[in-house]
Amino acid sequence: MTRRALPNDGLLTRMKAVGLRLTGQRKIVAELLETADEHLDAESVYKRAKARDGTVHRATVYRTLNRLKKLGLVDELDLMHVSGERHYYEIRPSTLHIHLVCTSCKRVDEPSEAFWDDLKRRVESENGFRPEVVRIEMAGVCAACQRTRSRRS
Amino acid sequence: MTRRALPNDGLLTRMKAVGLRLTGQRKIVAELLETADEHLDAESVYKRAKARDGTVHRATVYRTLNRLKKLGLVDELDLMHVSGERHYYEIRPSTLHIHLVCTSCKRVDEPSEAFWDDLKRRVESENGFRPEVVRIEMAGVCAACQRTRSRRS
DNA sequence: CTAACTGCAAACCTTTTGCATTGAC
DNA sequence: GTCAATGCAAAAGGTTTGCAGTTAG
Repeated sequence: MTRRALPNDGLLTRMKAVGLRLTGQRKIVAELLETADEHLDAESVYKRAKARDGTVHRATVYRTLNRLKKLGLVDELDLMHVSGERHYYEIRPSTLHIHLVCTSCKRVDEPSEAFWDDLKRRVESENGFRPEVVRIEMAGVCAACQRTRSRRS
Repeated sequence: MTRRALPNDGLLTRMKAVGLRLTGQRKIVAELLETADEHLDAESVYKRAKARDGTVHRATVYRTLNRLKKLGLVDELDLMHVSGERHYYEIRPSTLHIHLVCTSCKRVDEPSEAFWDDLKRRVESENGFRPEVVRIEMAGVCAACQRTRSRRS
């Protein structure tokens, strides 16, 4: 469930840019999403936010996440339900999400986006489809777990 | 929301193969999934099943779908929540799901799997990741809607 | 015959909503 | 000052579960 940190250019700034009021609660949620060391579901965001400011209400967190999602600043992922039915929220770094979810250690890796160009060209020419948001999720076995397994056998 | 029909080699047979009891209710659910003209969420499966046999209970449908999901015979998709928060169930044709979801007409297209080979080779060599189940979802504008839009403007 | 499965109803968990109050701009 | 956002509590979904009765193998 751990994830690599992603470079990010100010969610708060973008929130302000689209006209959202920067309340204390929203600042907390935004910072949590920006600095998260793993993918967070709504409940986790709520718990962490509440730990910082006891008055933050669950409904506010849900409303904020929905707001951000509708504005396209954040995306909702399910990571193929590899570890439960929860939905996770992630700042939209671009319009592309690529996740490699290890079914063994539950680690989530986000590989380079290099191969995306090929794929895009292909979908556009072969299917006439113009992709806007793309999600690629693969469940499988990561390099580390493959080594562990072969060592064991 | 419409989808192309996919060739399929007997969900019931595979259910039997893994040792599931073929009850009347499960036969109905299996046939619904096999012949569905669109992606079905749990509630839709339930409603359709109930229409065929009034005694089918919602809990049974949920249990069956979960069972099939855990056995890997069926996959759960959210189609990027383009048309709601529902989760859809689809027979696993292989281990690969590619969906192009049109944000305009909500149509879901399933393109050829040709480009998957490149992607797979890449993830394996560059990330050392061995993919087992793959889901590629793209939200965007389909060819037809692009034409409609340009005609309008 | 027996373990697996079902129907039923209640519980559970997550998310949303109406309303009065608060606070950002 | 005004309108958006919040807290609260209640409702609304959607899904799961314990139990007693039924049925496929």
